[in-house]
Amino acid sequence: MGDKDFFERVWEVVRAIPPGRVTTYGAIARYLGSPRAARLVGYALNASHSAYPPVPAHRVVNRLGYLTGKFHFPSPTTMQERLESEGIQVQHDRIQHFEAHFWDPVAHLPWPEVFFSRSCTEQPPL
DNA sequence: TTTTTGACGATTC
DNA sequence: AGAATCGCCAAAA
Repeated sequence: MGDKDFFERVWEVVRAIPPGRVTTYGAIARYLGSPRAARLVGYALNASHSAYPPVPAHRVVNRLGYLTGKFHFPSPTTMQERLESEGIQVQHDRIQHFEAHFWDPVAHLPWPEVFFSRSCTEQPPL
């Protein structure tokens, strides 16, 4: 599976977050099999600005629901605006009803080896 | 090759 | 309970 580096895999997971839902740095790290690499997830998102397809980085917050990455967007209010446009309420840099909006890649995504494999049709079985 | 760097999270004080 | 400290680890310098 691994012709993609850690950063690109983070981006893939973030792209899979449904609009109106959010997840955390730590949850993504756990899904990727590196439960201690939460900081790296943030570092990866920092490098996602020019990535294509676009990475909806505003849907990633810290484990308490705070918008800790807001200063890395075009404007400090961009992150909140994007979340609110998806129906998520934010007050004082914190997501309201965080539990209700939380989306856990571990629970909703297929096993990483499957998720990161290319389409079955062009993936010759080893 | 070694050092620096964080958009975290847990642990400790 | 809130603040400070510590470990983490891939990427870039």
